[in-house]
Order: sequence, then structure tokens, then C-alpha cells
Amino acid sequence: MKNPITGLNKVFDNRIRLGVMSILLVNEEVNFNDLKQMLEVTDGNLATHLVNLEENGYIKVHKGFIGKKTNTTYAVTKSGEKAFTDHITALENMIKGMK
Amino acid sequence: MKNPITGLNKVFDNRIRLGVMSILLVNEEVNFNDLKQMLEVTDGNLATHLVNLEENGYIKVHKGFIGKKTNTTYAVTKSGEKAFTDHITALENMIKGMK
DNA sequence: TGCATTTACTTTGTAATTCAAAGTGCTTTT
DNA sequence: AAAAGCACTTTGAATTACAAAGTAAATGCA
Repeated sequence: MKNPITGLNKVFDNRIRLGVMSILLVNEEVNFNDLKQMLEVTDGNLATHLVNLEENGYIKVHKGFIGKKTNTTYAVTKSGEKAFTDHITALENMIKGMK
Repeated sequence: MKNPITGLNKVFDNRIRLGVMSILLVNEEVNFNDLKQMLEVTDGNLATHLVNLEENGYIKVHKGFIGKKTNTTYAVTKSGEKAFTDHITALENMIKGMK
């Protein structure tokens, strides 16, 4: 039997990062507050994970304005999309369970 | 949009525990050494995660002998099987991405 | 027989990660 | 103009993950 966990991406071991990615895959652009509400996490916690995802090149951050208010949006990168789908594929293979 | 990460089990945030469960779901009983080789982890690391899974009631441990040599085997419990499949279901739902 | 080695874990200590609370700077409300 | 709210960032503590060292029994070999 080959190692079932090779191919799993360490970045996605975390539920919040996983959640962010799954949201960003189906929503083109999402801002901080929406993410926070969707995932029901504290500011600091979410921010940390967003920084992590950005440092890994999986999401891109756009700091803009709506009127005079800052509006920071997040979107997946090509690389992030690939990393995520690869991870899901690895998960599926793991679940299938190869003896 | 509802929170996509509710339903994800914290115990399975970890790749090694995830791997152990996926192995034990398709193999009735597996011993320490086989798990170690399959997952390519160090003794201490694997042992820690096995204790964690046992404390959560997801696996049961059987300390037996083969001849004079100790042989400790691990198997999933009913509750572990349910927890794991529930987690997988939650993952699948998350991936499907509900807006 | 006796000493070294291997096996199968367990224990220990450190490094990394996760998270919430407090802080910052700006905007909006009263 | 002061107070409150928003959108983050920073900080610090707690938890978790991990490898290395330790232990006890069994086996190999001289």
C-alpha cells in the first residue's frame, strides 16, 4: 500500500484556510467582512490565515475603496486553484482507499 | 451562504490522523509498524496521533502477542467510522460550494 | 552464557501553529 | 467634537505537532 497522505497539502490541513479557499473558488471576489461572517471566525484568526494563504501564493489581495471606505477583497490565484483541486483529488484518492 | 466549514471534524484537521483513519477503514486491523511504514512518520509522531484518536474513541487498540513478541493492533470503532464518514460528507458538501 | 542490537512503543522537550484580545487608524454617527 | 464603528494588524498565550531520546522485552551472535 502506498502512503495515502502524500499529495495532501499542508496548507489545507487547517479548516479555516480550507473554508476560505472553498469560498473563493465559487465567488470571484470576497471581502474581509464577508469571509469573516461566512466562516464565523474572529478578525485576528481570519487575518492570520489570509496572510498565510497569500504568502503561499494561493490568494491575491486587492486593497481598494468603496467611496471613502477601505474595501479589501480576496481572490484565488491560478496556483491556488491548482493547489486546492490537487488537494481535493488527493483526498478523494485517499478516501477510495487503495490497499 | 452558510458556513462551509461547519461539520468538519477538528480531529481530522491533521493529515496523519486522516491517514490512519483512511487506512483503518479499508483494513480491519493494522499494527503499529505497518501504520508507521504506510504513513512514513516517526514513531513518536504516530504514537501521539494514535493516542489522540483513541482518546476520542475513534479507534480501539488491542495489545496482543505474536509468539513472544508484542503485537499492538489498531482498528476503527463504530463511532470512528461514523465521525470519519461524516467528515468526508462535510468536505464533499464544502467542495460543492453552496452560494 | 552474556553482550549488543533490534523492535515497539512511550516520554520529554522544543518548535510551530492557532487563536482571541487588544491595538491602530480611519470613517461615520450623534 | 466626541463617541462609536469598521477593517484590519499586532501581540501574546495556549495548544498542537513533532523528533529525539528513553525504556523494556526479545532476538542475534560470539
